[in-house]
Amino acid sequence: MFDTKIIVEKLEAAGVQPTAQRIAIYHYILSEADHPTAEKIKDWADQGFPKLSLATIYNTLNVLVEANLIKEFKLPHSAKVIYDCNVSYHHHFLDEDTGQLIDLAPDLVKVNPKVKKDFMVNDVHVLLRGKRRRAGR
Amino acid sequence: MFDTKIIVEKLEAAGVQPTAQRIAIYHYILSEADHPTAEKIKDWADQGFPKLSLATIYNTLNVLVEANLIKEFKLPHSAKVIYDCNVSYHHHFLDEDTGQLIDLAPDLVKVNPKVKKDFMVNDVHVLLRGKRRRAGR
DNA sequence: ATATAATTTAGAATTATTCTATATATAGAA
DNA sequence: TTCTATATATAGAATAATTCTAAATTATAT
Repeated sequence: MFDTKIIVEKLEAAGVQPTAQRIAIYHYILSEADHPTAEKIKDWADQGFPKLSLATIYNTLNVLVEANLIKEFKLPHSAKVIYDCNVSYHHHFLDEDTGQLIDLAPDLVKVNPKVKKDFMVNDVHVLLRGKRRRAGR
Repeated sequence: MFDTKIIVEKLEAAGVQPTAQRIAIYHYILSEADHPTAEKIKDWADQGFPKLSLATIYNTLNVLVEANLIKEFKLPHSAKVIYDCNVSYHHHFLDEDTGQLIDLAPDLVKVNPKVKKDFMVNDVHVLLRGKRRRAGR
């Protein structure tokens, strides 16, 4: 889906030196991974990208966050930081059956304008939890 | 505001044995503390309730959460768990200037019913971040 | 009173992440 | 190129928040 050239361009456009490790990690986050943790990235690296150290994974994730190429956040159910390649404004649904995190469009949630009189709101994040409706349930 | 008798009744009604440590901690959370962390409770204990161990603080907090007397959650900006004596459904505003967390009434946020067709939503939590409007700013 | 169960405690263990110091790779100048 | 400066990668130590363990204390029910 993304070839290396595109990844390199995105990194460079964001002012990040495109090293082999960064290209591999960012490519993984953009194409394969779904809201990964550092641990999940380490597991993947241990398969296809040997000798990529855990320290480098953390360094790279922090570099990508600084460069606004990914976002990081924590959820109430876990101690781990979660990374998201979707850097635009959106919300999340946590599937309690699978632990999967699903992006929700920003307009699915409305913040009452009353709040805005008392507070200058810079960011809104909504976390829904529940179960997914599926056929045959 | 809350005398010991009330605290004991609340603990017992929730099926929690009202030990001296639990009474002290729950009383602190209900009356003085504002969205405290375990660390903040430890600091308070070191003043007025000596020889209350950190392990007991964590044990007690977990017992109170299990008993639905308090709620716990994590926020994106900190690794620490935050405890809330307000167990009814509500949202939060994080004051980026002071780090203070302010409760928001549940009706300040509306979840679009479209979401509910695809998902069975059990819980909604909204975190706003920003600055408080104040006179003279 | 005594036995049983629950709670408290200090300190060790755990988990996720960051830090430190060294090694390696890269970029730009000569 | 080759040299030099700077950036990046790495292993392992350090840190921070929390949980676990095993022993000591306290409470409850016989």
